[in-house]
Amino acid sequence: MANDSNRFQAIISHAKEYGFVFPSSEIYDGLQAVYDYGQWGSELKKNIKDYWWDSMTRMYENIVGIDAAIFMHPTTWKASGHIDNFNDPMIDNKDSKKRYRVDHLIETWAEDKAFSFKTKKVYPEHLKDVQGFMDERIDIPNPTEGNQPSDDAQKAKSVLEEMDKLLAKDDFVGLKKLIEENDIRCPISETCNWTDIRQFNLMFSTEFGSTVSSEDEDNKVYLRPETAQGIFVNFLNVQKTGRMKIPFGIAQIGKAFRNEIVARQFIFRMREFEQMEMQFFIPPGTQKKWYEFWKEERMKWHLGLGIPKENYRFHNHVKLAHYADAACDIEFNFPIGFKEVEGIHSRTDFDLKNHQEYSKKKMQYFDNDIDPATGKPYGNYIPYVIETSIGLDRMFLLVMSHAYEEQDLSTAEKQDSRVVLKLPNKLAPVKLAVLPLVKKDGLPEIARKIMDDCKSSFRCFYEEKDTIGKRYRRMDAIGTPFCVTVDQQTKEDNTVTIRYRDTMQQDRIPLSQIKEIVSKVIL
RNA sequence: GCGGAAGUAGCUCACCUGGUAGAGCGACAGCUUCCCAAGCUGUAGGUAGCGGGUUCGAGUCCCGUCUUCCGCUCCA
Repeated sequence: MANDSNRFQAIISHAKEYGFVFPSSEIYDGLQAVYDYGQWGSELKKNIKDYWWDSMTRMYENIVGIDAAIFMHPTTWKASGHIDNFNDPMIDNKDSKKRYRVDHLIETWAEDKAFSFKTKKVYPEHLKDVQGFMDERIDIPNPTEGNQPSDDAQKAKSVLEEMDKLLAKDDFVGLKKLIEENDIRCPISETCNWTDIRQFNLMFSTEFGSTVSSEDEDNKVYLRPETAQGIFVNFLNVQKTGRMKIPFGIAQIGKAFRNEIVARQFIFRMREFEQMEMQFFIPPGTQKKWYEFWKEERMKWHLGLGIPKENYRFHNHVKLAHYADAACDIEFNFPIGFKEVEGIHSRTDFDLKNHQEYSKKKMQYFDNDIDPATGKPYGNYIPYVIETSIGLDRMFLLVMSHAYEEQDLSTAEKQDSRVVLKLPNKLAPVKLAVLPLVKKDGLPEIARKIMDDCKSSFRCFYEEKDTIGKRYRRMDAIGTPFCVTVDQQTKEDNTVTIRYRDTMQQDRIPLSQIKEIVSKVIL
């Protein structure tokens, strides 16, 4: 474990030292949980994007891409459930250091009260289920003979009603008073020693001029917490203009923003991050089949990079998000342990249905295909959705983690070591380094010709400084798979030495084959 | 949020009991090198996270603050 932690630190240092990832605004002491990608990091990131984008939009003929705006109409987030589910006031117990959602704290307390009500056997016959009673907030019936609700149950009900009122007004002072007056204690510490109530907003918001709404307070717009909604609101646009037939998918790569309560662990959990999402629209009732299909397809994509299977695993969600009827993560064995890199969710028709409700626009698809069971067209329905959502930054970290290797190359005579990034060839920021063995005797000129020949096909890097060994090692450190070295012999027979990053082996090849050899492995 | 540790050149660190900063690597320039880092010469680069205090004098002591790391907690 300690070793893994060191390894993680080493990767972070390496990422900074070699221009992959810098802390944001570092000269001002940084900005917590925000990072910038440097000269090689941006290349690597772009290559990961391309690998994903091309595999989605080219390899599947029924998937198209979009690029939706980060700003969306505020109602989007009401429909998606983000406002109701992620804008909760929180309170901390000073003794146990536990943090609670205020509504959960009070509801749990109220449930306990109701339970005592039940155990006192004055539970009304028609209220079979206490949980249901609490959820529905059903009015307690007028007391009838032998069926007296307890004072506790009455109390629970009135506190909940009061809570709803206060929540609606965002009256945090009142809520805290309510907690204290009813002696609602922390289940862990059993004390009533609470901090003030604070609002934790998952979503970032910003001002949007004054034209969004005539309502005074409604010029607030959010920075999207997920890219998916940009796809959902464009579902009909794409379906109609692209003449898409279900099943089909819409892919998108873009930034999303979340206010994490604790945001650490390098680029694993950032406030501003990038998602690669694909929403796949399907007929209702077929979600199990497609969910399994996409689980398999996505794993294939990962394994296509040549990263061994044992580094991956599926983690099935037991507790599901408000929009899902099945969900799993693809987890990778990072140096900090197995962590989620991608989620595959069966989102049902939750999103489209809600957008239909809030927007009053039909989100239906007319399916002309014949249902073999009835011999008639399937007709109108709101499609179900399978989502695949991968964190680009996490994928970046995954690739770096897997590629990073410290090697001891010591021999009996000499101590030696190197740090090499064994990046998949197609993701490497630089594909080919062109190195004149010495910077005289016309060698640089030949090397420049190789550069001119290759640089339009893939990214090349020219360097004539320092000893050849040093230059090789520098290329290892940024994961360049090939180096070619021009020497005196090149002038005689037009061959160069090609040196492979992973094996450090060298071959003599004709100058004319360089482009072909490199091109072949980076596609 | 809590506890612990740390913040000195690009990086890793040194300056022990206070007297106005050093090394290695790296970078740059040149030399040497015909194939895997640490051969030679030269140059540049720090007012010691930031603010305040004690002192004749502080990187070195005290306080505050910010940031990072480790552990716990929390969130998902």
